[in-house]
Amino acid sequence: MTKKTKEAAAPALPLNSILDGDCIDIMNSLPECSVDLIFADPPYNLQLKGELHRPDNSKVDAVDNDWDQFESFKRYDEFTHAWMTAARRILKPNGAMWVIGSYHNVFRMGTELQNQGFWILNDVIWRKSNPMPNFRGMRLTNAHETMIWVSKTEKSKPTFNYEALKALNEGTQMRSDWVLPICTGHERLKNEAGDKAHPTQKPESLLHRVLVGSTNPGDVVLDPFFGTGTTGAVAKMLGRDYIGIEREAEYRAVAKKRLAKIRKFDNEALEVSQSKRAEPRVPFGQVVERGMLRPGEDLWSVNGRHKAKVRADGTLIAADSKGSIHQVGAACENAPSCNGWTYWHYRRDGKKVPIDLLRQQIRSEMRAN
Amino acid sequence: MTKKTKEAAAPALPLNSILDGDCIDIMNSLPECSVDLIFADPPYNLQLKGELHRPDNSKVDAVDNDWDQFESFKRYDEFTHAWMTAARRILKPNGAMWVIGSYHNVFRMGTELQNQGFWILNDVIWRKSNPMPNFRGMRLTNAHETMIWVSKTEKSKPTFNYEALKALNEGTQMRSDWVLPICTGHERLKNEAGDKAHPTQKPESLLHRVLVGSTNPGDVVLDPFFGTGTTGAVAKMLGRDYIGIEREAEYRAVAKKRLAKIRKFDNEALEVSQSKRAEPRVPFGQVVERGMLRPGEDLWSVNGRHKAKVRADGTLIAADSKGSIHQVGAACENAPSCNGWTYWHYRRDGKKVPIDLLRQQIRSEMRAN
DNA sequence: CGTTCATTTGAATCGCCGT
DNA sequence: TACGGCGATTCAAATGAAC
Repeated sequence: MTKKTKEAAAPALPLNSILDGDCIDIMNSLPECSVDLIFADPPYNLQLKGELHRPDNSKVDAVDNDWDQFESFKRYDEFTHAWMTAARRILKPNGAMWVIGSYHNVFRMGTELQNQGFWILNDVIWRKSNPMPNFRGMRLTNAHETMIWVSKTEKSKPTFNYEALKALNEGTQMRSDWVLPICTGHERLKNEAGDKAHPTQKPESLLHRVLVGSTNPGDVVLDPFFGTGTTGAVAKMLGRDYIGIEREAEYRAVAKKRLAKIRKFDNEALEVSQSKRAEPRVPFGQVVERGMLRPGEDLWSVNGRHKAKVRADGTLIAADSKGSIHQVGAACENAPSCNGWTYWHYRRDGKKVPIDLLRQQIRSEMRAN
Repeated sequence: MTKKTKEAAAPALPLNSILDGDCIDIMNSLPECSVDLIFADPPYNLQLKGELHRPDNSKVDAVDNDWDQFESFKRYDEFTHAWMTAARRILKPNGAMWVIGSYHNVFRMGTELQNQGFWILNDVIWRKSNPMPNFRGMRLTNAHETMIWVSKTEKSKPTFNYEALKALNEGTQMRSDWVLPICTGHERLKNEAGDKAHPTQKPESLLHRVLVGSTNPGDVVLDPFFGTGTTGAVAKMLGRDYIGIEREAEYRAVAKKRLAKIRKFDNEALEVSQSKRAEPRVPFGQVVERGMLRPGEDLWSVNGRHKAKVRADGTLIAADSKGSIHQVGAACENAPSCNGWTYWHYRRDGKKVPIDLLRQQIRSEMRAN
């Protein structure tokens, strides 16, 4: 199905399919450490109150319902604990998870995430541009939902496409509050009666931002509460593999039909802006070795206040310091650190040119090979 | 001090004063069911490691106070349980409480509130208009804090001044996300050395909205983590009675001095929360996220001479350049700058349409609220 | 006195790699 | 695993000096 080779002899994942059943059982049947990202939109209205029994079958005091509350929360916490435990097992060591909820359940989810050792990366507010108003005027308009983005452990190195999200935000750093419209119009799936197919269908724009920001093409994205398959739809468009789990046949049918129509964007469109951190490292010594700068040549600081001389081994010597381009730059500025590549300049034709230009030349030569 | 007659023979409350000591002990010494509103801004339990420097090498003045240090989540939960229990006892049956926090602590607070039988009315997002950025580009900008607004019980009938908040919001229903600036400038209190008197002083505009919305004149407002007394200052301006509890002598001194200067019904203070409405900036990435243009789709320049392809992160790729709609437009025209919104066009029904039309659609959706 | 520009600052879980 | 070197990384708002 995919051309990717799986590590070791792990059982093959059921990629790009919708699995029928309880998500806890299904996740427990999948190989551990095999999934890159989980997006989870669990139910919060479990309607557990009808099933409640006190151990001694005594009647619940109608005046003080605290006990009732507690029992209901306890059931919900058990459910949350169970599915998060199953989810955590199948996540790769550097895997990450997003959960979404409202004030009814999100605090309990956040607490359980922390208790299990997930590491919170950000909480993100989906600020709805067109929320349902509060008709009775009894409360504030509930105009947002909360997402919690976690990595499997504190030590994990989850995918974060910083530059791509920055580009999505027209050049400024993406914030933790996202203004996006709710799912309406053509995007909102209808059943045969013409009613909405699912009560809480999420907009594709929300998943687009999540997946562009925290996955790469070819990653495996699992959604344990698949519903009508928004996660799968956006994953497919973006060239990620998806696994959906959904126990309601009606939702599975809608999702299957939806996904069959989705086409992947072409590869060029899927490339996103890369961080400089992904570029190969170039030692400054190479600049000297290649004769782009000559030993003995002077470099000037970006502000023009400091001067240093290039030595044959690729180190610099200034009035009060010697060492790497970074060390001497930091010493000149009396700063804790310094990027020597952008700090130091050389002169050509009377102009000051950053030495970073030379590094870019070397890198483009490296790419040509 | 006040003309209100207290019910029954309850001991008099220490109104409009700052109490010295641990808030749990002090609250336990106050009469039960005597306070209308509690605003609580407890330590967030930030878990900061080393120092952090900005790209310009200046050092970030972080919250490193002893009062924010906890050994473990367990210890923090014990602390939270204790102060919330004490707070609940002194609340009137129809009383309410606001707590504020970040992702470090807010989930644990929300869980404890629910466990104790508090009833969540709304969670409210304070969207900071000028947050501190993420300097290392490792995460999303942490641009918000979360407040949880609860009543003492599910049966409580807490004060909610719907019309007043609607008026504050230019005539439309107040939403659960509040855009307000952080506390800076003259409002930010300084100590004698000229440094900030408290690391986490809240803006008066935030408390103004809280107190206008959920208290009436003459109500008793208690703040167990008083700090430099923003809650007391706004309560006094608005004609509410305050009780502050603060165990740090330095903060008490600053608050006392501050409160002495406050006058009730200061019109200038009432204007604080009025926000000016500017044309919102719309990143081109939102057009892509919302599916108004699809990754891979072609755009044409206004003169028809250049073509570019849309990528998933909202950047364009043309024959010789890639980047934002503005950058690629400028490159195509070999111009220093270019307004991509009017330069680039897409095709619909054989006609060329400027992408600015899509931006106008998004803006009109945003205005609709 | 108004405009412009440089400087400062804010609740922050803020790196990766090789030795 | 602790340490040190490389080298990547910031936005909005307010202040205050300069013009």
